[in-house]
Amino acid sequence: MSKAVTAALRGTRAQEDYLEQILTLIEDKGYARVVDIARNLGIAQASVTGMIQRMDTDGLVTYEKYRGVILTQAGEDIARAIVRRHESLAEFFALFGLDEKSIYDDIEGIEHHMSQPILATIQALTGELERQPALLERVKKKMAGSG
Amino acid sequence: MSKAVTAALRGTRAQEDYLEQILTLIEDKGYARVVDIARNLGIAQASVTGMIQRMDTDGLVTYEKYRGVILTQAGEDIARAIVRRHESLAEFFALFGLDEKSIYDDIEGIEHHMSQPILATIQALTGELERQPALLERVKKKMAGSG
DNA sequence: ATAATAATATAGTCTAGACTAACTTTAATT
DNA sequence: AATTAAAGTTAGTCTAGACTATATTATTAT
Repeated sequence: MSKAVTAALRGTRAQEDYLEQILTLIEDKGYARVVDIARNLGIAQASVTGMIQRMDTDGLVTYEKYRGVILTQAGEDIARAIVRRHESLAEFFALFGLDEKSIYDDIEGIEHHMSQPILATIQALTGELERQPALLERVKKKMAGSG
Repeated sequence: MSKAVTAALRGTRAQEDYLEQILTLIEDKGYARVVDIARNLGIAQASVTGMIQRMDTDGLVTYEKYRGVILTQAGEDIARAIVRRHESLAEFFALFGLDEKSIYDDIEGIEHHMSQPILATIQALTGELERQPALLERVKKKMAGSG
């Protein structure tokens, strides 16, 4: 019996974007600064400060003035779920030779709307298709015609 | 040379939901009333009136007080693009035996974030997988384990 | 240690998009 | 035709989430 890891926790769309970004920064550099979050999300620093304060209130991050942000367990759970969805999608669409540079942008937004059944389908299908190079080639050919 | 039918027109997320709903109502019953839009989207009538007025200003619908709403060409283009995306997704995930009743809800939201490459991939892949019953069966089995 | 710079925070404003309550218009019933 | 019910509108409020301008704190360089 696997534990119920998939808590049904969800932030707002915007909060999920922040959480995803914060987790990425922490894993990459060890900490998440307001200035980096702002740059990566393309919004103003002051907006980030405001949002972080709201997310602290909501129990998604722990925030201390001038001392940076860390994720609460709840926040980290959501962040990991989002990252997992984004990565699953990227891995899936990479099968079809989509431009590596643009895949991430093309997917952007979908990860916030992936139900568990959809995620499970994508993951299972990815595993199968990896063993079907001929099929993948045919799909790529078709796509060339509709691009 | 095919004409550039895929205009890059986009409304906001909320506007796309309204447009999708209005088009569906018009095709189903011949007209779109505020009360039906409100019920189907689960929001208050007054909110619908307000949004429709904004969408008239934005050139997405034509609105006359007390006389209902019709789509402009721009609005219809967006609506059809959204419906097409939603249907393509539904058709795709139906391949894997997901519960017909819940597919539509599971997909909800994704259609607003589907870039052209993603759409083309899904459509091409759907065509191929229809001819791969054995592969589809294997995917279904895998999913049973992760659901 | 102080001055300059970078990072962060606060205050106040704006827009989208929802709400409720109250009013008006249209449609249906008698 | 008058009344009632249903549909639609208006007015005013609220929240999320962005913005700019200004202030404060931390950090770096001298």
